[in-house]
Amino acid sequence: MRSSRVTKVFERILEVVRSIPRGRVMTYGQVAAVAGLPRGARVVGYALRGAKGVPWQRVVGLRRRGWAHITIKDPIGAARQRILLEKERVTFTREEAIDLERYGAAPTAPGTPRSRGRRPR
DNA sequence: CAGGTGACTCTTT
DNA sequence: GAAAGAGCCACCT
Repeated sequence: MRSSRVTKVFERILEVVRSIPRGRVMTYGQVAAVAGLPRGARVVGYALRGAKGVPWQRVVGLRRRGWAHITIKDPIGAARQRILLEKERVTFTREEAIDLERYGAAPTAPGTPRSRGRRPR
């Protein structure tokens, strides 16, 4: 039945999202990597689209290394995410960015060098 | 089975 | 530095 059917991959993604502590955030790419889909950032977004019962607001888009921001297309949903995050004491910069060094919940230490999204072949 | 979609992210103009 | 292009990948129709 539509999205009621939660597949294995979906389940893993949602589980990772649930593991994000209050007041912390993770990027779509990080959630995907932890869930076993290193290049599945988009899939995370897809999964969260109809996700319920998970702190979806703690998943944000990566802007530059160390900085994230809300990437929800729907402006209403984006506004709601921001409000929810601010309730958890997550602050935004003037440019609507979130400091991952401060609020990131990623397992890897900030500033860890790694290959960029486009796999070097 | 094939083509379409997107709450992503990186490279190239 | 903004905009467009291009990979990516599970799910949907």
